[in-house]
Amino acid sequence: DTTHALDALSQEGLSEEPVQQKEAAGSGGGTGGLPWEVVAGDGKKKRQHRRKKGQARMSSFGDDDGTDVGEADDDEDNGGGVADQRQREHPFIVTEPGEVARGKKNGLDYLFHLYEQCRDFLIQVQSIAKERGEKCPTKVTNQVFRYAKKAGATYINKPKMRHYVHCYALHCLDEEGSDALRRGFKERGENVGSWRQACYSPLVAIAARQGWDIDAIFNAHPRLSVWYVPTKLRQLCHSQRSGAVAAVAASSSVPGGVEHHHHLSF
Amino acid sequence: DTTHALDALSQEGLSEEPVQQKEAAGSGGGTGGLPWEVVAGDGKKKRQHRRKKGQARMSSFGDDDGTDVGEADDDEDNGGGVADQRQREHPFIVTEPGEVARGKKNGLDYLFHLYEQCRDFLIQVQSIAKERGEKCPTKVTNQVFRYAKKAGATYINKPKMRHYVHCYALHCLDEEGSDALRRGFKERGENVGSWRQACYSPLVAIAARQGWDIDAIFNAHPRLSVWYVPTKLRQLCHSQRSGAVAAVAASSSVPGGVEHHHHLSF
DNA sequence: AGAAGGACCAGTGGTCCGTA
DNA sequence: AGAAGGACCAGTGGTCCGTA
Repeated sequence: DTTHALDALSQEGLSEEPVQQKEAAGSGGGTGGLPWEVVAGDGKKKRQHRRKKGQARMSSFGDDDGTDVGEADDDEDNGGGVADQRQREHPFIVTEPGEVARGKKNGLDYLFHLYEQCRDFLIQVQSIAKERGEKCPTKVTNQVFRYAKKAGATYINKPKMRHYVHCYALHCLDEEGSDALRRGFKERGENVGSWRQACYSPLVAIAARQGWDIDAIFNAHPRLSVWYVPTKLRQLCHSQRSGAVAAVAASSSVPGGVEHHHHLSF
Repeated sequence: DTTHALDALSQEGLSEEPVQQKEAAGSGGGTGGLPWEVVAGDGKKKRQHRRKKGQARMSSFGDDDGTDVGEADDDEDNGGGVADQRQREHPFIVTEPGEVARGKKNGLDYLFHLYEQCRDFLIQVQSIAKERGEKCPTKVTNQVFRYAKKAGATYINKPKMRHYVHCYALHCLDEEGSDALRRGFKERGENVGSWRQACYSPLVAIAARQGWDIDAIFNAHPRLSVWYVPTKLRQLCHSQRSGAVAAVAASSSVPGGVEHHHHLSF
């Protein structure tokens, strides 16, 4: 009756209840339900089931099978011609609070909703672990991402969630400030990347006010505590505290690092 | 100035202050200082520096160099004839509280002292991590074992520490019970393995009294909280709670497991 | 035989970089 | 160009099993 601890959650009532947090979130939305949940059945909601054919048709072996059919182009639900390649999520754009992204885009309320979904998946993983007497994760781990995928939330993945954690942190810790930032960046027509960069600075300011302990700040917040503090945010807090702003600011992991930094105006 | 997070603690004032918790512990000993610390300079203390020659002489390349010299046999401090093979620690025997093991043996006070040393090493690793703004471990991790080794505590290693964690847990949570168990097993001339096995049952009883949450029990205790709950202890608590004693009791990881079990008399 | 610990291994946190 | 995410990689937790 004791199984491998890490297969823990494999088939656990997943198949039939894919996402099910039908209205679990209930945070920022102006509408009663959240837009991407309301439209169930008419497209948007089933984004993750669209596929595109390609080289990966399993055992077809040979590109002469002329699977260049369709691409069925771009309408949201293409029922027939089931191809195999998973479609990527639409890119995010900067939206104001309550605004639904139009066209092939996703908005930031939807982004933040994904964080809440992940937390809900974690809670499920935890309760399964507890009832099995296995070790119980306190954070959104690989195991949770795997669980989410099996539960049908194929649009959730680790690199994406880690990429925007600090943006979600700002949303949690200072919703007003976060909202204002969104409006500003939308107005100026900035892209998601620069909005994302801009989220660091107000967080560092918050940390400064609270003794620089960014881990404590994350852990003190119930929705945020399930996320690992992003490396770069930790580094920014550290170098700010040390007063050594200029040198390392906004570099990732190694001085002179990778990501473009806009202003070090904090 | 930002280095790899995981090399975190490499050369950090290690070379010159090898172990330094000269009398940090101060728990059970009847004597003023702990025996293995008092004898500094006359043998016992330098156990970890004894070596035995063998195949591994680095670049000698070829066994014709006749390094069968000495073995210098068995006196504690062999100064000359530096050979390369590290000597193993003496095996543990069941000792009563305060009793020093005689001959080529180590006693249980010494075992428990190692757990306290590890915790001290963790605390050092944590303070280095904090001052560098890196993530800060809350448990005795690989990183801590590596640090301990570099600090000269070569007699500390992960498999050994993990093996006896639950014994240390009993010592922390019910010192009187632990002491009584030690006396009983010593009296009956039991070996360390059976004493170790016998430590599970009283722990499960403690867990039972406290709602079966073994993680909470570990975390509530300051010295114990830095140790991971051993898999088998977790499983025992779980199966006890489920009332399914007989089936899985004292098996490790997989039903019908590896370790011999003596009595399931809890 | 009983025991200490080097060394392995599956799954982790972290994120790069080939892809669309 | 900007962005999403498959897939890789170094170091982890866990402990087996060749060794003494």
